[in-house]
Amino acid sequence: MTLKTPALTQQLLAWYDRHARDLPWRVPPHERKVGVVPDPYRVWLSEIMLQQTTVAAVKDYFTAFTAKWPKVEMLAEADADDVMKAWAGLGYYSRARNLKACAETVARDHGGRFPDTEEGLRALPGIGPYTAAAIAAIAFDQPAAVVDGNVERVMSRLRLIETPLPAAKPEIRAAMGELTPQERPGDFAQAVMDLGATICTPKRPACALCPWMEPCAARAAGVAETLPRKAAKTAKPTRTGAAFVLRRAGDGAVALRKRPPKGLLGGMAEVPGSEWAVDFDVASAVMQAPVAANWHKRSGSVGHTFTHFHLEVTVFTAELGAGDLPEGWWWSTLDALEGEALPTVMRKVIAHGLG
DNA sequence: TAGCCGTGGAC
DNA sequence: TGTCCAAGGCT
Repeated sequence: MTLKTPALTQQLLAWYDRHARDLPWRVPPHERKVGVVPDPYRVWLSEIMLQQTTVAAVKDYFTAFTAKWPKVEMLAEADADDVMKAWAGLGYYSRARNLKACAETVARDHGGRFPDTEEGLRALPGIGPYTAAAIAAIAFDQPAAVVDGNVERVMSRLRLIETPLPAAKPEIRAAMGELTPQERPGDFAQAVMDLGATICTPKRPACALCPWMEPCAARAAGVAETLPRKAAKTAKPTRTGAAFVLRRAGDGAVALRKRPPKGLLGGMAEVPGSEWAVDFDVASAVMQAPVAANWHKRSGSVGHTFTHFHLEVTVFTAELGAGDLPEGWWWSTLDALEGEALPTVMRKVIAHGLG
């Protein structure tokens, strides 16, 4: 049997036909209607990059990745360190490790083709409930209920769901499922996300421009901007630590090492440093210097905020005239630094040390 | 299940 | 300046 497409769904698809955002990874609705199908590899890559990350931040990375690795087999065969270097600055670095692992699995176990079902996609590393549904709907026309932060906001307003997140998730998923059509499920999912990104925004939603203004229960009740409700967040503690910018006499190259493969900034490059702790003693920081040298403390400090704590780093600098670096460390010339797998906090630290 | 896991832009 | 938060996943 064929389910009747709800009128609400048709209204939003009509809006999407006129107002879809033009994005590098998207096949626009007018092209899909004449038979153009999206490349599942590009859909997957964009969805991984877009996890908790803004469209503006993703665009250049997506362009660089698809230029360097146009097919999933090429990414599967790429050097893991090259992938981390290309991802540097985008954040959530476990995504890059899982990206590589997923590409290898698809190439080795699936003949280079992504699974076309939610269940099959969900089994791959880095693909959770949202991403599996998004790829299934957008790349394979499966009527999956795609639920991301935009959808949570739009549905909680449209249906006046006042249960706080995350307890409201099942209710929201059901609401999205009831509206998701058999035809154009991928366009519908992207339509709801575009609506959330451009009209049904977290603050000051542009209800007057919304194709769902009339049926929106939250707007009728005058509470649209207060939804979705969320549980209170815990405060971020401040950790402190020391970092050591060791420079090679002559050319000024900087000593780098690699962080452990998992955890915070896992697998990325760093300058040597102390632990980051709430009770860190800056006065004795130089005692933890990685090598004996004439260390100088730079004035001020480097501040950086992670997901769950603030960081204040005191930077020390020294010059090394002779002697080998510890095992696994390397010198990076000033020209080479830009291409290293350095997370943003480390680029700040190095800039402070060089300044 | 709630904590861990980055970054930059908007306000 | 501080807070929020953006196409979440993993453990």
